[in-house]
Amino acid sequence: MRKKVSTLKEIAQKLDLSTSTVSRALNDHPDISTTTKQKVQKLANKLHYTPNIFAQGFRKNKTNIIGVIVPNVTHYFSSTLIKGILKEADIKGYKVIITESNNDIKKQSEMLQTMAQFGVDGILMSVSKKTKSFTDILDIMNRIPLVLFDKVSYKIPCTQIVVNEAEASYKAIEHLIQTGKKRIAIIKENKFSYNSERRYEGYLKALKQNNIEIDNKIIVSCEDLNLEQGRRMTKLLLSLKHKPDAIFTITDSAAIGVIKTLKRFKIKIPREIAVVGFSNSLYSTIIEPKLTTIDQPGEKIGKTAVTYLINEIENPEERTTSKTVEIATNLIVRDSSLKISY
Amino acid sequence: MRKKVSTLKEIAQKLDLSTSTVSRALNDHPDISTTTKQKVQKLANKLHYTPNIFAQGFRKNKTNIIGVIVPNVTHYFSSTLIKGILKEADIKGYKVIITESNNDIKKQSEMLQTMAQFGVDGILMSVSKKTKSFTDILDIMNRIPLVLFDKVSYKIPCTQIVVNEAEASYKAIEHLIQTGKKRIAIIKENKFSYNSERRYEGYLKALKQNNIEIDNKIIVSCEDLNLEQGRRMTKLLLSLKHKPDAIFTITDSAAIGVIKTLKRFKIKIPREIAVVGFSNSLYSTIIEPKLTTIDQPGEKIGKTAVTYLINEIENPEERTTSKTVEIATNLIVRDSSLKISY
DNA sequence: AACGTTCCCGCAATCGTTTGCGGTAGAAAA
DNA sequence: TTTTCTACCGCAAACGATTGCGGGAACGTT
Repeated sequence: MRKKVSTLKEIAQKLDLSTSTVSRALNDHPDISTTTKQKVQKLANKLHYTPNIFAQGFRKNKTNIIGVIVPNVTHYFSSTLIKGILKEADIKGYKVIITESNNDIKKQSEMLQTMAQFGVDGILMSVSKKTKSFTDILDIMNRIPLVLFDKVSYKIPCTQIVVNEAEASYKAIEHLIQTGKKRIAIIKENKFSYNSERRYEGYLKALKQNNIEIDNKIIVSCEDLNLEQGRRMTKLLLSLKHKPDAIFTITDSAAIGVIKTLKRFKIKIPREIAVVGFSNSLYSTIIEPKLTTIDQPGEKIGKTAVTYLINEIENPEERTTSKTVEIATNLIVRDSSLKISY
Repeated sequence: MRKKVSTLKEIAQKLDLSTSTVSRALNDHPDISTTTKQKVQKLANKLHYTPNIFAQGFRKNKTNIIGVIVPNVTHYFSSTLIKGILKEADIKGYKVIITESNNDIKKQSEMLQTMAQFGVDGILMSVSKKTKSFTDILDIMNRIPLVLFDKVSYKIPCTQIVVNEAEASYKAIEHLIQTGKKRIAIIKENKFSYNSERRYEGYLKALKQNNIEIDNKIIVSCEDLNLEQGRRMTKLLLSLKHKPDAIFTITDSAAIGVIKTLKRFKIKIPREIAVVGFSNSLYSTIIEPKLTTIDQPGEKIGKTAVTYLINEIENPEERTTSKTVEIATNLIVRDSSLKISY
């Protein structure tokens, strides 16, 4: 069994001190003399003493656990976020409990509940894009520090860590325009997806600033974009009389579908139609031609989110001011779009 | 703050009962009358009572947390394992704490320590292939139930959940032979990698059973196989006078490197050289030609591991018998290998 | 010598829950 | 009526660490 661990009492007895003294000695309390501290430290090391985390948490009402809720751990981007979270949390001495919401709002609010009930010190969440009611989230927020990342919502007044989506897609479209493309299609999700909408914003802005007409025929949307949907949307775009000369998808996996379909129809990439994705996923260098896409620094986002969350946990006065932190992205030009020629 | 939660004492006071009675009522203890139980239940629901997990854990020395240690969460296969773990743990009422070892044995043993000190009820681990000393693992094992999965070691006497690696690669090689290939190369890792060795076993067995000569020139190894190494190894194999007509890699990502290199050298896949990978990673359908590979059901492995672990946690007598559970794999034939012609 | 300080340290309560043991009321048996 | 037996329930200790408070010893100050 687990009863091999030593307790404060044991140390106290062996040293003929009280448990309080031992506790204070270990916590470097000023009331304790240096000699006593040293003696206690020494014996504690020898006995491999480690404080019982439950007694501690129980007493201090602190668990040093942060809860993380993501839609799906198998998405590459999610996993890079998690990597960053784990790394930073480890450094700061926190443990991480991870759960999946699977984009199911019922599950999501359930997870929120159990996390709270479990007593995590703070919650890091990527909100499901289907979330329509925020009451439960707001409720939790009153009790536990919450930081949103990646998929956020302006309806929740807490600190949010995001990439500058609009700017990122603005850069992507700018790039396409600079390479001479004039009829740029976008494949996006419907308006309930926060990220999709912001990326769409950037698209619109870039076109407007370059005096390019916005044509709704080459703006296609669907729910839950994926490779298959990418394929379908591409066929739709190819059936147009006036075809696009570039396709921007708000997702890498959709972009893969686009490329595969274009290749099947023997359309030259990027000369006839250029393709740009979003995410810099693992696929992007596997597919041929290699995909031009936007790199979202997942690890950095995760790390930043943890930093802000722990800050709010440890400094409750910080909790009132909710900020939005934007992480910069990079456009990575590969073979699916033209190079700029001077 | 968090002080909104109600306690046993509160309920007891409002109902003019003792906390013990309330506790027993909530735990469905036979000593308590049905009417009392109902009253308690009702009020508990009304007050949104949830037991303080720390007081509980403190008292019962049980946390309902299982610790998971994997080398790298961003590997697709790892993330599917995690998905399975999360799902099953959630069903069984356990929380999951995840950490990465990054294939660093120091980190790994550190993680093991903090998990133990943290008081997890059990540990699920995929051991780093560099692990040479097992003393710390064995030490932990005496205190906490441990189940190994994916990357295991026969030097640790605990239950292990693996795919039948040897059989899987045997199937792969058999398939290649049946499609007429006679000179089959293998790209593997060095002998410190448990998985690699077992896959190599299957390779050897298949060749022997089909009376095919084993040629060490087309058996190439390296440490930490990846896409780049796949490329390098392929060039090495192509430089041979007597080239292989099929390449089996023990990793999908290496297989991608192989395919990319073969394409660069204008070698027809699968006619001149067929390629088979291992893992059924996400890449396998992105690359062209699509990769023939072995599907490892990650979610199922994760789920199974959790099941066995919780069984050992809740039934200490089970802990003595250590079993090896093998999960079946499937060969998925795609375009990088020939179809069998009858 | 009497008093005030400072430095260390111990006592005991506390956190919320569980559980062994003992106790009481009421019913049933004598 | 007395005794025995259930069926229910409460008392209090326990888990391990933390902390307010109080106190003794040693020293310095008048």
